[in-house]
Amino acid sequence: MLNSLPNNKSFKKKYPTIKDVAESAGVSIATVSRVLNNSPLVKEKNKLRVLQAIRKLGYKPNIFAQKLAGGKLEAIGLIIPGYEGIFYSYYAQEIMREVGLYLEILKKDLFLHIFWDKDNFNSNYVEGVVFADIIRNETQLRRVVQEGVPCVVINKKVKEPPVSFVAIDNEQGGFEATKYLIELGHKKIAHITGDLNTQCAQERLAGFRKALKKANITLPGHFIQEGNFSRVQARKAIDFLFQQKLRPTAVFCASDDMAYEVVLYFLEKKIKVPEEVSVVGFDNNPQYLYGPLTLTTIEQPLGEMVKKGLKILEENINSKSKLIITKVLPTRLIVGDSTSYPPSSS
Amino acid sequence: MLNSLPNNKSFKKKYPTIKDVAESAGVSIATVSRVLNNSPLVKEKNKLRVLQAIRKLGYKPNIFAQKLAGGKLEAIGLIIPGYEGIFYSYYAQEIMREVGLYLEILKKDLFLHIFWDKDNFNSNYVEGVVFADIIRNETQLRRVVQEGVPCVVINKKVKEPPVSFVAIDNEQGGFEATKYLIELGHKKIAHITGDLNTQCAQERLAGFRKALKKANITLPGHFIQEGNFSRVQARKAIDFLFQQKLRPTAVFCASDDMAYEVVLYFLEKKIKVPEEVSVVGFDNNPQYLYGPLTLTTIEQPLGEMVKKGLKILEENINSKSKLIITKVLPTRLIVGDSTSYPPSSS
DNA sequence: ATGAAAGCGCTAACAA
DNA sequence: TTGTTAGCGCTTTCAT
Repeated sequence: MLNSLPNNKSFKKKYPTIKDVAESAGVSIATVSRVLNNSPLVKEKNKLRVLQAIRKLGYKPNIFAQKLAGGKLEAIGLIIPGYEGIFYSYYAQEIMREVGLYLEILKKDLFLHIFWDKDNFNSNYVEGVVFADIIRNETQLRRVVQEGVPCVVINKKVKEPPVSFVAIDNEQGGFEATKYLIELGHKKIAHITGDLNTQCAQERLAGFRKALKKANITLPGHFIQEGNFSRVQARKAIDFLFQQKLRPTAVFCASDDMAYEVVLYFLEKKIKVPEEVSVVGFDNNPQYLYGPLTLTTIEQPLGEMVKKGLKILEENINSKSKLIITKVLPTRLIVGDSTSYPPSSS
Repeated sequence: MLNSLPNNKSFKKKYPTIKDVAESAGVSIATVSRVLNNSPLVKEKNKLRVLQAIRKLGYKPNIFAQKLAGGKLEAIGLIIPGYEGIFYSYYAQEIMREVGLYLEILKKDLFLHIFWDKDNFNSNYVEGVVFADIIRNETQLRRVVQEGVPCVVINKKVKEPPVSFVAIDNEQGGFEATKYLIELGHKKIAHITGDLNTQCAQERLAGFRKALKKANITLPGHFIQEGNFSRVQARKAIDFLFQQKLRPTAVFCASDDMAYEVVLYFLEKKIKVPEEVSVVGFDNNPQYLYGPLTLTTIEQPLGEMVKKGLKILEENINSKSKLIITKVLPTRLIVGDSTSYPPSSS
């Protein structure tokens, strides 16, 4: 990334332009430009003179003029929902961090658009756009796609408009988690869902149901509690659940945050985990990998998702192809201390 | 003849330009430019036609042309450390969100630069820069200041180079927290610090010491444990602390995250909070405002800090003044359920 | 190997 | 009020 000096009005001092360099070196601006762009056509002697003039004048190319004249952009846009439940989640933080990290390697700049409701993202700044999930901004996605800006969606399987995406097999994750509990012998399994506006929460719920159905287990309706990924909601849900007559012996939560809150609840109520009740989360959030009790959870490869997504975007940008690539990454069960057989009395 | 096809341009995505808008609206490009820049000189009727044409064509101004022609940018840069302990913290998340929210109001775009170690932020894209703290990137700050780009530092009192900042009186916060514990009657007070590379952690520690000194309390060295704002470290610290013979009756932690972890630790060890030991945090993190036990903590006005910082930046940009403004915001003690008198046996 | 010159899309005099 | 036009600094033909 070349650095140049700002062309602000506030900036009084006059900075040398390519013309000054040309004059000083006794060549034309075209030759200077060639030197700047590493053209092999410049005679070694002239090249040296130009380089000397550049150093002498402290010349820095004006990046805006470069871009205007056809140079490439070096920035990627990341559009992420600003809604509290999502923005503060481990998922969102990890996505931002990974994108930032990877772009650092690619030597590109990151243009972050935190999305509330207005569709005012200016795609002129960027060569390509990464959408972190699509929630209440289908219009925005459609517009960017329609503008012909290369883009890729992360964490959502999008059918319309046609667009590349990299997502995670959340249904499989939900299925595996539930299946594991069933195999341990649990028959009374509750589920605290994520925000059902999100596709991943819906899919995790679907996986939960599928596993139960396959095992021919029917559950009372209140065993499915709607959460929103947040701990507050998880606490409400688990509290309600354990005030009913019929209590589950296992709880599958759609996020580790919620699972952890549930574990805390049990700790407070002196309900033993996993002896009396098993808990499974989702995320493999590193925050819960230590301490006296590690969560049984579902690992979802967020970093890989970001890297794959950016790779697709890169190819799209470089080849100028409009090829649509979609990937669904598998999840993996991680067994921790929060699950075991159901109490024998059950 | 295929060989002579213009290479790049023919494949380049073609955006509508100001010229297309002008034609479509039946006015000159100057009039379109005036509309774009909110000039009051345009007749209402023409303004509407232009706006309509813009919408119809999906026109977005080319920022590079704008900038080259001496126009205004509508974006600011946010530079934030990518180091895990800091990036994932409530502090960093809140800063990002608040900046995003406020810029949405100002109708500006956000360039996010997640900082690891290399100094490659390109200030050309932005009108101004917000630094979220300065940790291992003094060089970067110095460069941006020297380039004459308006900037403001958040959450750190910077002496060199001369630059505007808005920070928080962390020493006062640490002092208040400790003083409160002392007033409750505690004499054996431990402190788990934040990452001592950060100024705020240093200041909170200084405040802690000051309060003790003022009350003529001397403590064993191991009562100050170095943490790094993370829960992992907090657990290690509190575990070590409570394996010693001499135990504190109160613990002041440099963040709510750490304080919460400490509370959990006590919960697990069946040590009653606040009956047997009091805990004070720092942040007033909304995550810990519910549940069976609310934390006593120090509120730091992060949102206000961001707003004030951006306001200073705005003024700097608009007035083109180089005035340096510094602000230190006060903290406030929030009393929750995690503190009370020390046990009488003490 | 080099230079002249035509844009790139926009802003802001200056004219009308 | 509006339009015309001269740059902004650079890249890239095209001619030499």
